[in-house]
Amino acid sequence: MLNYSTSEENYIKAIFHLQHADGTVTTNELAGELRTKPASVTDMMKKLKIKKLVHYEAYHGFRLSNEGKKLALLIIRRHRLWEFFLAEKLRFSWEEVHAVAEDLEHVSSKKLIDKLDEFLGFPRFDPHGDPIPDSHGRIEASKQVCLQDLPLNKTATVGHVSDQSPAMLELLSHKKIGIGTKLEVKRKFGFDNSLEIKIRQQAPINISEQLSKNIFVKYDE
Amino acid sequence: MLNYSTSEENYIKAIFHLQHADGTVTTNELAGELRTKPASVTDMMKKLKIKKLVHYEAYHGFRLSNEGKKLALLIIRRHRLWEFFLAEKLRFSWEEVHAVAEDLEHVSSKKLIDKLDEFLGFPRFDPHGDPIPDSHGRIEASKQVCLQDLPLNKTATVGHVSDQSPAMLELLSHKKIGIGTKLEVKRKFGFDNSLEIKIRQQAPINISEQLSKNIFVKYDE
DNA sequence: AAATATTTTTAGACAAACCTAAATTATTTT
DNA sequence: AAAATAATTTAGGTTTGTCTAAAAATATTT
Ligand SMILES: [Mn+2]
Ligand SMILES: [Mn+2]
Ligand SMILES: [Mn+2]
Ligand SMILES: [Mn+2]
Repeated sequence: MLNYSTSEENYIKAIFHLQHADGTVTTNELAGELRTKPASVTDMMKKLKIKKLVHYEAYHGFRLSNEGKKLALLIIRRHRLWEFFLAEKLRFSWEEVHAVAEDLEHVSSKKLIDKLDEFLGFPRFDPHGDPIPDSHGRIEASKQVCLQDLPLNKTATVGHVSDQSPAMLELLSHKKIGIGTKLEVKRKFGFDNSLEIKIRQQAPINISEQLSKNIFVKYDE
Repeated sequence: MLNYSTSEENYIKAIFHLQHADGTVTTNELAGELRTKPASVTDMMKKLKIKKLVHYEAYHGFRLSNEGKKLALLIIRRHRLWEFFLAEKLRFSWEEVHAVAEDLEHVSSKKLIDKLDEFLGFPRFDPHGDPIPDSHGRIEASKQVCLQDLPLNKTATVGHVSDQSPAMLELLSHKKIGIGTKLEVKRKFGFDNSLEIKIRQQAPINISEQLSKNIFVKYDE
């Protein structure tokens, strides 16, 4: 695996995370994620296409190539191992680890990361509960959780719906919820166990207990 | 302390190390050390002067300001703490630690470094025997080692002679060895524990066991 | 004290990564 | 199917850090 710049790595990682929701990622989505401007994203996509890390056709979004996916998993491996190190060994708190790992993840020595992994005892989840890819880039499916059990204000992605009847699917499509939809539970009403959820920038909507029990989500990064 | 780029930090650190030899550092020296070109050094010195990290007058060399010295010691602190971590915790070998620390030293979180220091038990020397500055930038004189114990081909500077009798000093001056002499041990003969040493560009000379046991040197960076 | 050699700086260029503003393409509304 | 809107790309510019080649300053010889 060749060496990539910090910027290239941040783009690749961001595409990987966004891809989990949609299939292909758009210029504006990525610009938003990276707090950069759409024009900068276009510039970078041209470069990453030449380097064969993404598939990209002008005006039609992009997705990672196999090579790109491998790189993304490597960067995520580094990031999460450092997060584990910071929390476990240096006693950083839960919320502090991310910012520092954002820098450490770009130190690219393969040996460093593999030895760190060993030193830490081959941990399988980072301090946020996200799975850590192994040295071959293999990653466990992150635990799916029923929407009823998702903590408030934690963004998650719909990964599975257990009831797939037409009635259920009709309701889901009416509420614009599907596999890959990113959402957040804002409130939980004890009276009927209904949830107020927020999808992207849209206004909050309500979900009944029956519906929420059939929706399974996985935590986002 | 503000944040500086990786490049700026590498320049500052290199000036600090070169300064130990001469008082002021020249454009060509620094370009050689950093494997860059003299024109690039001039460009950077103008910038570092504006940022008040160096004193610099065109055509007359440069040296670190107090602010620059503080920054250099901070970078060296990071570098050596990471070297210690790599050797001690990740079981990297002696020679491998430097290259990786060269990258890790630029991750600038103050908390990261202070917590790392604590985790490592506040080590005072890195794996090469060089002293580690404390969190206030204070640094001990570097560890002195008997010439007999100096590894082969490691440049070092004579720092102390334990026997100071006239006979000893006569022999030393004949061999042109004094405090500050830079040398390297090229061979060690098991038969009589005599050493073949090299001083600068001169032809190698021989030193008896008795003499070498009274010469103490400190490693060069 | 000139002449010569060496060192250093300047001038001008380039790649990476970003930006703003304008042009283009795609999507949605009417 | 136009028109209006939104998304995306292009054009052109900036900053950082590098380079080569030429000019200027300093140091060394003669
Ligand atoms: Mn990052
Ligand atoms: Mn995490
Ligand atoms: Mn470095
Ligand atoms: Mn060292």
